[in-house]
Amino acid sequence: MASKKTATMKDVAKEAGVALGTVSKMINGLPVSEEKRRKIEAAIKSLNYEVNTYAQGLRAQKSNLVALIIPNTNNPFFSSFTNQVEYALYKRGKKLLLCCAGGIAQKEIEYLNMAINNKVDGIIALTYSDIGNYISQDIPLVVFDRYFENRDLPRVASDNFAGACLAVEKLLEFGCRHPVYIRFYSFLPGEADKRKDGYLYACAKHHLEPDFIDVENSKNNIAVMKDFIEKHKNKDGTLSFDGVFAHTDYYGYIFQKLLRQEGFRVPEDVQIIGFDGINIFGNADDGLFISSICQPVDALAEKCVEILLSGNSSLTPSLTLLPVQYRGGGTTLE
Amino acid sequence: MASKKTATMKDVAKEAGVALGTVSKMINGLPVSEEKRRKIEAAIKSLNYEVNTYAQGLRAQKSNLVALIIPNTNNPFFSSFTNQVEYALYKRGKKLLLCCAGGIAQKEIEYLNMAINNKVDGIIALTYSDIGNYISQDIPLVVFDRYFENRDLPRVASDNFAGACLAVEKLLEFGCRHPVYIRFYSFLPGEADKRKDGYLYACAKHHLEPDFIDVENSKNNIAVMKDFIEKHKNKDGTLSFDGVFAHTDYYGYIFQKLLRQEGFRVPEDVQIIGFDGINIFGNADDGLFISSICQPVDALAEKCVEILLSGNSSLTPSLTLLPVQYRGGGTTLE
DNA sequence: CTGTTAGCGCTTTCAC
DNA sequence: GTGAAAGCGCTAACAG
Repeated sequence: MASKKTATMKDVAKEAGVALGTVSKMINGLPVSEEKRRKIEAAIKSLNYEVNTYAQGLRAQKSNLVALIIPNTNNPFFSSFTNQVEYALYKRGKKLLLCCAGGIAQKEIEYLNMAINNKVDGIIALTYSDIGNYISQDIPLVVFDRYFENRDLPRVASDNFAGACLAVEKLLEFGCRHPVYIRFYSFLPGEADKRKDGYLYACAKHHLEPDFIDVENSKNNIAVMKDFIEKHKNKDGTLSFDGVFAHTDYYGYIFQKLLRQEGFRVPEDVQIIGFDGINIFGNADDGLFISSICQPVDALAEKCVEILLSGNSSLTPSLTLLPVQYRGGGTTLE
Repeated sequence: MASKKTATMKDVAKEAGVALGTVSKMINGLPVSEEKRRKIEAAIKSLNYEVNTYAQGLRAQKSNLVALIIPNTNNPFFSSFTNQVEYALYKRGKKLLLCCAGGIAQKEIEYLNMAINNKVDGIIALTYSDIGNYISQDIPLVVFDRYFENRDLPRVASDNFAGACLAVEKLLEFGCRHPVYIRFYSFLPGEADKRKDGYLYACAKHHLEPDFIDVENSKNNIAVMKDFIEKHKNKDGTLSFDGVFAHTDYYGYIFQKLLRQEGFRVPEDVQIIGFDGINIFGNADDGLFISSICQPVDALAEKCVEILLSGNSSLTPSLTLLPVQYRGGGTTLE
């Protein structure tokens, strides 16, 4: 049962028979005699004391909060990343201020200012707008999966290029002869753009003719995909491609549905590899929705937090790429 | 560009040529002469001033933070709920402290204490442990989807009973003769338990023999489902049931996969309705993974926040049930 | 209406 | 090592 009134450090000091400052020191890991330490610990326990974040923050001009600015938590990749960030912070005694900016520039900047004014210890940003100009020098910030030209902020991302190559090579390994690539891009340059570069590179390396959908994300995505399928039908009704590397699991899943609607079999007629590694209903035990190049979400989150809180900015790498991994999910023959 | 050093209220007062207290009053919406208001506003703008949350929180013993204690954000229902809570708070100028407790009792209580000690304005809790005993009288708390015997905390949930009835009736409407129910329950009593009650009630009403899986959630769920299918095979290889009301979309989706693996067609041979209304990859435009009784996630979140912040506890309903809705998602014939 | 002032709970000098 | 004391920036109570 939580006590009626929260105990203050003063109460602890009185209970332990020491000075206020001594309690503060012990809590902050400064040297205190063994005897007083025991008394203070006992007092803390008996009073169920916890430091008041506001007083601490006011005094020290900092908090134990870290803001995560992200478009939303509906997208399963974002929500999984959020979950892992929360955990990485929890392990370090920090709390997560979740900011869903919906990809709206004005809201992203609003949250950014809010975070700065709330004296958060740091900000992890996965934004759609170029926030480079809006951050103040002295607040730690890590950018996930994006890059901005006008500012060199530390960035963390998956190795998208290598992942794309891996996708193509897996498709070839599983018997595909004509792997195509599909994506619907947004206007902002991000690390994920390198998935296309990787696809093109792998095609060149294996002497394949690249073929892809690469149009701007819109309400017409489905129509574009249907059209693509239609245009790739041979005279005998088969398809002129037999493998798909989808920019994300999402598009891979949608594309799979369209193919099946058209009577094609996945993976027998067409094999599909997506990117992200989205688990079925977020449940790691049940495998993936589709075969995928999986991003190491836990490692990515951990790395973001680690870099953010490391403090030593001179040792901070400007770009950290983490390795991805192929996992089968029923849309490939292996 | 954020300024180097944050201005304080004192700076604003000096700049505007008024007293500190006057600035405070204006900011807090208390009456101030039009003339000074203008001066203060100008000073605020020119100094790019924003109130310091910590000082404010320290003094007022409250913050603009609301804690959401939830098992995780991996589960798409939780992540969608989180997203909507964030939005509902944003609209009210509050910030979200996200606490993923993983369904671990000790962690839930830890977060609860943390939230209380951080003087959050309120707590929205979707917990697995009985937190009724651990909360102090004076902190607003709303329980989502759960109930605890020892304490009457305000609760918000979907109308699970009506939803279950609706599911059965939709299955009948679409031509099913033998709808079964499947769930894997956890140990804690929650509002969702009423889905089974609703199923049983609907069966009785329509003179159907109830038939279901209702075992504790475990690693053997798949085996249990496979076994259920096996036991319901007729001599001629058809199944003795033709409709499934799944306790959640998740189990409905898994069950569908198993049925298809066994060569049964969904929805032609067996129709499936889940519960929750999970959108494909969280994207509202692309429909559902399976046909479902959809929970009104936005209204649920909005209601939780509204009740939490309403303040007037004497007018707070002890239970608020929100209506659900059927939506087709390809696993039914309509 | 406005100015003055006493703390909120904590960290951090500074003497001892 | 330890204690005393000065604020961090703000709100609220009070006197004008």
